[in-house]
Amino acid sequence: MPPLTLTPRALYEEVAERLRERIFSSQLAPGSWIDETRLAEEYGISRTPLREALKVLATEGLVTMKMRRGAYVTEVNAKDQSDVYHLLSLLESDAAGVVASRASARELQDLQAIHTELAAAVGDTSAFFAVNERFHTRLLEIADNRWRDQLCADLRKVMKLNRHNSLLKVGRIQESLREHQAIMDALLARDVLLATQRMREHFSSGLEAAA
Amino acid sequence: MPPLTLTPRALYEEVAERLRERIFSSQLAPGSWIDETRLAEEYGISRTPLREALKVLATEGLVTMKMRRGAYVTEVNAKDQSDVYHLLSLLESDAAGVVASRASARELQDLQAIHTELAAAVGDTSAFFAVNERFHTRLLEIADNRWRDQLCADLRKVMKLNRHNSLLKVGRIQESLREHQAIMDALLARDVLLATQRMREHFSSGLEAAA
DNA sequence: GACCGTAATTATGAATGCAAAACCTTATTT
DNA sequence: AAATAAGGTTTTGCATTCATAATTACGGTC
Repeated sequence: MPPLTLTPRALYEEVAERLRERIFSSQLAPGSWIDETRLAEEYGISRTPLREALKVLATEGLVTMKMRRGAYVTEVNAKDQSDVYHLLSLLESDAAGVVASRASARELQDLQAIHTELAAAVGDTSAFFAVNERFHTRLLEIADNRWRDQLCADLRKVMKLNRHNSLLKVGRIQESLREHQAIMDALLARDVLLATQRMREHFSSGLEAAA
Repeated sequence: MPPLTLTPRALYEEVAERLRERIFSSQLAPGSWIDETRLAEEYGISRTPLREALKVLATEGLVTMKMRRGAYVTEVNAKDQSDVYHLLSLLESDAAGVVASRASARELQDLQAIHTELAAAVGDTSAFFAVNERFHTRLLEIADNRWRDQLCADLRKVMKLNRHNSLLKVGRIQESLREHQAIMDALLARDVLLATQRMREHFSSGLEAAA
């Protein structure tokens, strides 16, 4: 049996992730000061990895470091949300085009299988959400651009963690499934422009639903 | 004499900047291991701020952290290079479209002014490079999506990892200027699709030149 | 009671310390 | 000689400590 190297990730990354969640759920309010000592104590760690995490978030733009005054939560307003959504739409639509043009038959089958699962999960909201996410993730994988994968993952964190701006609304499941079907059709037809277009529409109707 | 403790920026930022320079100049070669202890000693600082700087560079993609094995200068192969370039093209082309549709007359004037500067700098290669970069930066600013700005800035840094794949080739200055002119025309005409299209062509011809 | 200067407190930024993982050297076995 | 196991060394990741800047509390003056 392999050693089962349970090294999920570096502590500072774990902490960064937790802080992101707090920021996007407004548990750490925009503009508010981040109390290093308090948080480190709460997480049961020292300030060192926490401060490393804060520097990461500062580079991502989620927090702002003020010299000798600590870290403040950057304001992520409605415009930020829609800006991020726009980028996600742009990147994933492009990925759909790439998949339409370059995916192997095997990979398209794979996507189709996930899509079938999705259709079967219409009744179970949380399952639908999960399979939906798998579909998008797999599509990105097939588009085979690790840099885009990283960008999309980061952008999705921004979107996903805000309760009120979920990428997929409960009331839109039927509609969302239809859109996925349309995307699958375009992919299977290997129609690059249509696949791109439909993915873009899929996103823009998601945004309307969120508004 | 006063202590003159001019603290322009945090130490970790200063260090990050110095490391970036070393990486871009290949003094720290792609794939090579970064010796924390040695560098900290060389800079006369402790490992703490150095490690913070490394986390920043890792977030930017210049450095890759390997769990329990330290930091390595990110290695970008030909595929990475073209993948990153593709994303940059996608994002900046979209930005051009946004500018065409939403920029104020004042902002377009501003871009036009930079473009005029660019035309005047045709003789001076390094000046041309600098103004060219200003043009792209200003365009992004006007497109007004700080998340995209951040992504593009990071992607550009990754491009710079490979010295021989500069975004702008010396031999392409004349051609590049013509392309910029075409972009400006589309922007001034407020033709969204044309501006997007031409920016994309501008990038793709840059890629061909690099091949 | 308001204002200002100073001491006490607190928080940040950075250095140092330390346990454990990874690495390297060397010796032993086959 | 190649493979491998053991022991020592180096390096990482994190905790702790320390100096100094910033903030607050306080007290005196008017």
